[in-house]
Amino acid sequence: MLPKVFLYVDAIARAGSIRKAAETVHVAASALNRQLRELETDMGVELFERLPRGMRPTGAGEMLLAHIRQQKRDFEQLNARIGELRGMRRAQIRITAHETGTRDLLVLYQVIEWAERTWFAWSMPKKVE
Amino acid sequence: MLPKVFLYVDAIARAGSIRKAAETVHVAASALNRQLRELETDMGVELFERLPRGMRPTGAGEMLLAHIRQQKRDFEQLNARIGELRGMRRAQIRITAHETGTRDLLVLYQVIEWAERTWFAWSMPKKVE
DNA sequence: TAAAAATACTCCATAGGTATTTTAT
DNA sequence: ATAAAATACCTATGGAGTATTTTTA
Repeated sequence: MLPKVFLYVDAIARAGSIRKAAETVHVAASALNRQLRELETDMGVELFERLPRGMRPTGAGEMLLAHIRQQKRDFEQLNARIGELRGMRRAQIRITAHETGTRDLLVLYQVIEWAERTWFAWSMPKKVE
Repeated sequence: MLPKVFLYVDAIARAGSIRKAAETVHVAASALNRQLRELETDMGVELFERLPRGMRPTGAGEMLLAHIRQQKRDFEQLNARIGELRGMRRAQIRITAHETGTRDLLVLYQVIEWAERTWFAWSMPKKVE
């Protein structure tokens, strides 16, 4: 989930040129070039030196690259953590009663009994709102 | 430089509903809704609970929000650092000579003299490559 | 001078807008 | 019953492709 221009910047740095990076990301070199130039304009700084055989990151470029790679790692880690959380997701049921008479309690106990049979775990309901 | 869907997620969490968030980001509510649903599909997890009066982040949603806000701070910091770097940027000139005869040295000295008059600072040239 | 970058122009995909239906308490 | 989310359908903007020119050591 990085902005695509960040993926392009990373690819350009790795490949050493826009043309080679274009092959690795399967996007036309002119598109990579345009995206990069727009980013440089937005940030107000040159991110790569233009050499006759390719591109080399400037100081600012190196900083941005470090940022991009860190972000990528962070997002992967986030997804991993969310994956774990998904495993231990639990069902939630809600029982409301306008008057808490005996009949309501009876229904509640039946529901709990059923829930215990149906699922492995049962935890105390949390009042929502 | 966050993906726009991240801006939307943040806005929805802050506003408490898609409709209100739509006003703050000046984009139609249907667009925010679509972007969010696509993100949820991609990540394979619900990011918000749908309540009759709005949206409340789920556990995964909270995690993502923390990530988004951290990213935003990181990028701002990066820009600040690049801003500093821009202040102390210095010009680079390159002088090449095929034969280092007296004449070449003379030209070199003249260039240095001019450079010292023209700029505030002068530092020893660094051989590039 | 040779390679790669940059540009001009065109086309298409994806983001956004409007109107309507569905959902949830 | 009501407010908000979700969807269907249409429009527009921004990203991508091809061909060509410009740049740089």
